[in-house]
Amino acid sequence: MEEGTSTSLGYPEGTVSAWSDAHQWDTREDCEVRQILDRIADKWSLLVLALLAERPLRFSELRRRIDGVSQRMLAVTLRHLERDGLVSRTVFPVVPPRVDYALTELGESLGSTVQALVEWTEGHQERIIEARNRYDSAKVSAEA
Amino acid sequence: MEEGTSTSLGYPEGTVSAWSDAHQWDTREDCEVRQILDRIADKWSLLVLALLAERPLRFSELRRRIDGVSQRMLAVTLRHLERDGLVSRTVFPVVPPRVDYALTELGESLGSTVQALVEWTEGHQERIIEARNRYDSAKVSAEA
DNA sequence: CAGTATCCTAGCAGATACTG
DNA sequence: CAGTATCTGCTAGGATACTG
Repeated sequence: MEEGTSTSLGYPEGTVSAWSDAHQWDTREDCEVRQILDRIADKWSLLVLALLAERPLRFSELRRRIDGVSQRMLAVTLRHLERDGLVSRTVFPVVPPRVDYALTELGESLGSTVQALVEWTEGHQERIIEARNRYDSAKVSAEA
Repeated sequence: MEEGTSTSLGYPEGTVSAWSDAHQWDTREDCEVRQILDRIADKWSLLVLALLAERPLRFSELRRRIDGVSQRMLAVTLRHLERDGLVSRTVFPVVPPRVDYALTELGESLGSTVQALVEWTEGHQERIIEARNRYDSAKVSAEA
């Protein structure tokens, strides 16, 4: 996609070692990481993953739980997660139709991390809001 | 921002219990969560946080490490993280100017989770790519 | 070096309507 | 119920230029 801006070619090979030391995300391999990260951390994916980490849910349940998500975006998000092998889609041949979504094994291995992230956010929202207020009032008085 | 779409007023209060049972994100309080989540999980924040979790870095170092980020977006991202109280900004009155960014205490409490997320992505990218290929070729043969 | 200011556009995402 | 299709606006974010 965006290739390196400046020194995209000719890396000092060997910089790709896992998470060991100083990290660089400008190697080709890590471009994948950025792209995947963008996908699982997009507007709705985290929420969907966190919910499915609890238990399987059907489309309408997910929609009800994640208020504000449009039918389209939930469908799109689920299709992405399914494509990435994180979520499985099970269609029950009944009428009215019923479709269950659940985490795959791969998805489960992500589930706890995502839940941790969501839990962190829940547990620290107060402090973040405080920080914002501090920052904003500092800005205002600085500009005045 | 987007307020509840349908039933934004008149919640059955008491639905806000932490992470206990079945979760709902359509309560007012949890709207905050969504908003905060969107911010820390946006295109560049996760990467910045993960890098700063290792050690403090200056602007140009961050920019070099996160290839593909524009000067503008790195600045914007850092301003957001600073506003949220996750990152501290230290200006050294030297010439040429030098500015260090580091995680605050609050940021540190998030750091390990974010690193876990990034590590997970690094460790599972192969499997995701495989899953995508499977999905795509299944789609193609289904349409053919 | 470490930013801000401005301009501009690709594509994300909402609304709406239709289908198996 | 569980979607897909289409249209469209809005804004995130890239490119560029300028400053302390």
